[in-house]
Amino acid sequence: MRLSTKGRYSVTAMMDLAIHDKAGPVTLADISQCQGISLSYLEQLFAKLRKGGLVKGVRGPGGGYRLARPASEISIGEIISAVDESVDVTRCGGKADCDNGEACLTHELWTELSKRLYEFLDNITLSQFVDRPGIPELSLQRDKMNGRFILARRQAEAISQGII
Amino acid sequence: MRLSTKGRYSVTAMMDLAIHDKAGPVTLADISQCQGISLSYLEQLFAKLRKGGLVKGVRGPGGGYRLARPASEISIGEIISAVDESVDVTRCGGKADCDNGEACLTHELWTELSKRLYEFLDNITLSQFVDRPGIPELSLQRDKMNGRFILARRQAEAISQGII
DNA sequence: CTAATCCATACTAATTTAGTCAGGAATTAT
DNA sequence: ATAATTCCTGACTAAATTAGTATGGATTAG
Repeated sequence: MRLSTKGRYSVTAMMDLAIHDKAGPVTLADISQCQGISLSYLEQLFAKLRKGGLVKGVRGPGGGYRLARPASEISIGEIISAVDESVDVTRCGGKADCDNGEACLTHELWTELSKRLYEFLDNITLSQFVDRPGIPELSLQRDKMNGRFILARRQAEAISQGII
Repeated sequence: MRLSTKGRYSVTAMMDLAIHDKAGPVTLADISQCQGISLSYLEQLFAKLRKGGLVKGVRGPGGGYRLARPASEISIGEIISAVDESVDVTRCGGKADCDNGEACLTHELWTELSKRLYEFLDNITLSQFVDRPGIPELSLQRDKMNGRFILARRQAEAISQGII
């Protein structure tokens, strides 16, 4: 178990996708601007999320990223595993005889803690955060022009540019 | 919430202390050898653990480190907080207006997840890992020479050097 | 006194994180 | 068909963190 900024960026980005899922794909440019991360770095993270089967890309204008599955079927643990690839915990390489027979006792204990942590995170889904009162109203607004739902942030942009 | 190798080293080292607590102080040299971490790096980690009030050092020959409190009163969450000092999660510095009013919605959601994680880790104590069948027998052995408990690893060393 | 051990600080090397750049591929809108 | 938008890929660079080295001092048991 490991949890770095990489995991945090990914989880928050996935929350973003989940919140706006009904409104269509979210562009990385939007996430980049909203969260203050560079576009290219996000692309690297999303490459991993895509390989992990958590998101799917939609190319072309109006494209972006969407969740590959319903938010209720994506756990936080999965997201973190996808980007924060785990490393060898035991320095002895699993030989289990690293200290005169006392072995990697503490390594084993850590592995157990790690397992518990993953169990915990695997039981928390994206939908638990997103399907709360207040969230959808905040982030979705109906576009008066064409009757479709659009991203609130896009609408704000459009307004500031005098389009709407 | 952040969880790096620093946290893992510290937690496993603390488990080590907890296991051998009845046998007296554990030297960093022992932990260094057992876990394959450099002594100086351990010293840096233990400086933070000491400042965090989790361990106390015993100087001089026969010295080492002991838990500052009973293992049942030290949580994993505390240990990780002590060494993995948390960073600013929100890039906007808490201004909460980072994206045209949509705000740091996802940042807030992350903070909530982080809180849940800490709650989880704060409810896991060192003693839950150490006070299990098999552990004490493994790690403590009575010294035949002087009737005191000593570290198993020290005894093994002594045997290999022909002292016992 | 002497050896063991903690304690502190400064410095360096390795690794990871984050960002930049440059271009290509797919798709929609005109 | 062309242009614009967006995903997608890979190589490279800069900054931060992790891990280790080195040196010396403080404390205390024997």
